[in-house]
Amino acid sequence: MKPPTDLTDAQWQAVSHAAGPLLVLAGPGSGKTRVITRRIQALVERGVDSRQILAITFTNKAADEMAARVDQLVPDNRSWISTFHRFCARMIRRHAEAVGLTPSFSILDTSDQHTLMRQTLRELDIDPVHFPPSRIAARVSRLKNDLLGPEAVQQQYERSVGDHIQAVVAQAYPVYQQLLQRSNSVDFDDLLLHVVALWQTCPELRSQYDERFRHILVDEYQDTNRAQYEIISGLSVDYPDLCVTGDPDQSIYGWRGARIENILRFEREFSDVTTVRLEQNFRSTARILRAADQLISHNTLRKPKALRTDNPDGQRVELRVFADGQQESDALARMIDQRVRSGDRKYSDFAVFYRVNALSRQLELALSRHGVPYQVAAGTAFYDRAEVKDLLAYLRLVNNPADEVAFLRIVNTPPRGIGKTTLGRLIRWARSRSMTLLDAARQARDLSVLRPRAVAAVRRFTDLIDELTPKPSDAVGDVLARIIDQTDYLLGWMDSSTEQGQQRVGNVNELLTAARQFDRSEGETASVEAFLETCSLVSDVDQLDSSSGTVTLMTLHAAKGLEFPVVFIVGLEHNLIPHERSLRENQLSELEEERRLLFVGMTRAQQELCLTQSMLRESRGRGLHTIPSDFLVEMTLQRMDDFDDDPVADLETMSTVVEPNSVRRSCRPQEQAQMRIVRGTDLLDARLETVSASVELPQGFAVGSQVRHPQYGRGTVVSLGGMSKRRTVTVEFERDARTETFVAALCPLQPIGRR
DNA sequence: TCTTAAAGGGTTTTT
DNA sequence: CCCTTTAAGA
Repeated sequence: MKPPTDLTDAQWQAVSHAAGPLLVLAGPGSGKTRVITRRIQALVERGVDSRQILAITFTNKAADEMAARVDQLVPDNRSWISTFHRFCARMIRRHAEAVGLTPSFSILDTSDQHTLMRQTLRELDIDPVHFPPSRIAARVSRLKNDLLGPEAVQQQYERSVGDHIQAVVAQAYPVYQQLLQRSNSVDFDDLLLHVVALWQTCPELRSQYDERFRHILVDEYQDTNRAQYEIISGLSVDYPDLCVTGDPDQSIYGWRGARIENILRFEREFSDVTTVRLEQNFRSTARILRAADQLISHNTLRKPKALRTDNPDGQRVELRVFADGQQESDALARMIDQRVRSGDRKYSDFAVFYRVNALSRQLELALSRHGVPYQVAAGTAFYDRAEVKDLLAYLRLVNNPADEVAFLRIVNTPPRGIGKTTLGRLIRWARSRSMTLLDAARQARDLSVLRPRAVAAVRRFTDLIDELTPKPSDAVGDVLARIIDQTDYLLGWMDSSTEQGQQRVGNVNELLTAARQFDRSEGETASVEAFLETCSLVSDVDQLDSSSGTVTLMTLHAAKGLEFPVVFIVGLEHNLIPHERSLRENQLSELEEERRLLFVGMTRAQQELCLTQSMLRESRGRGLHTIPSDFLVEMTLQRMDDFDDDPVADLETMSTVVEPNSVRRSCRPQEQAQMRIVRGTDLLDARLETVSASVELPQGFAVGSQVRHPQYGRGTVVSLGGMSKRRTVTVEFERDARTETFVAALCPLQPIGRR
């Protein structure tokens, strides 16, 4: 058969591949999603029952979009298109007893996890100040991603000499799991782990689903972790018609346990693998693609890959340098505003990416100032709001009476006179009889230690919960409305005219709307359980509305899989991109993940790409002089210095093309010399020097010389970089053996050991 | 027990 | 700088 005209040969090869493991190595913008959807169509046209097809994506948004496309291509489509986590949630719901849960189990989000870990530490009498629950929880999560259970961790700990944190982790992990199990709850990691366990403990179940899902397609395979690998390979033993697509150069989740090896080893793990490479890019201009390609070529731990396109050259990729973050955001907002006003672009053409969420605030302010509408894929999402969490906790508790996190959250919210003491007694009593907190509360009368007033308060609470417990036929929206009503949840805010109060009322109503909408869209299958599942598994990106007609702001991570006509990436500075944490351990792999992250961001751009750097970056209230990102000299960029409120700098501003340097990084000074051709830099240095009240600087730093820093103490200069006034010094400090890099002329380093 | 105030501490990325 | 957590007072 010949490929249809709208598919390339390579795409067609992947689409029409008959059976057996298929690896699609797809560069950015190479039509990967199209291949997956068309492959599903091709399978069905070949006579496959669509119910035998399972497609797994990374985000709900991707899943929904894919499902919509497949629905158009395949009449009466019954294929299962879902995210890993949602798929697993459904799986566990069905086989809950096999993993020690009931079907109404709760799914804890990150903050619930922290709460439960805090509870765990409390029970173990571990000081949460020295051992922050969030940090312990993160470590536990990491272990789970690597499929290490509590027993394995304890054994491992006994064998090796660990640090204090490790000791606490080893101790807390099993207890945390017990608390989860007792609460009939799972965290995000458990969703995956329980399914892995299911495959192991119930082989007949595994083979049953292996047969049921004959054809499996996995998107973004480079970001799967070990648990996800186990789940997928467990479904591909007897029927290994497994198609994975991904791009090792876009692997950006190593920090949370993703195993890039999964995709690199695919050809070895399965026999008779067909590999298809999609290397033609249909998304970006040639210049954007070339810059991205130049950048990623600097990764050493990589299979080389050709990226090509027939697209026109387009405009140069720009680097704009600003004096500070304020001017940076202001200039972006102004540029966007002007382009839209001139009819050149519409708001939704623009996206702004940043490395850390903290950078969004300033951008948001600037955009509002210029009247530019925007949406943020934000960390402080709707579902993190206190009032939303409260109400969802009520839903959770009436749905799953064992849910301790939910119980503890709302037992005294709104305040009803159940304080710390009462609660402590109640908990101890419940523990001694191994009953749920709610059951214990119901029997509070029998608690002789409780004061009569406390008994009455507890009684009021349990009566309330009993009253709120829904019948299966109840609509979710009605259940929620009843909760809001019966708890007098809005009482304190309804008439308050404070902005905060109004906002809360607004959020509550929004949640109610979401529930009613859920009832409508799900029809018969709508249940409190399903609604809660939907709520806990939404991600930040899922909430973006591509038809909103606004500028979109998000982190580089969230940008994966998306595309925009015009992309800005802000903050190309040392310690930001690459992030300081990737530089700490001096691990090449982490640095390279940062490079991939920038690569992902750049390749989202269709027509225009602009990177920005700010000479001054304020964080935690303090402004710090920045060092340009090392990545900047790895690509061809059009540099424009942009200091708009400074007439002198404006006069001097000129653009110069900065050529990348193919020479290895040992030749830093040379690279920096080329950067220096750029005009205005020295001028800027002069400016910054007057701004900063820095001391006259001893210029005699040499590798090996001893220095003192007011904050970090004594240290040794380990390397030098940069030129002239932007010379940088890297110092390894005695304390913690930490390493920091400073701009020599602007840092408070003092040489010691010489008079 | 609840409200309010102060201090301290922490910041990557997310299903 | 912002948020959370904890401490003191009503």
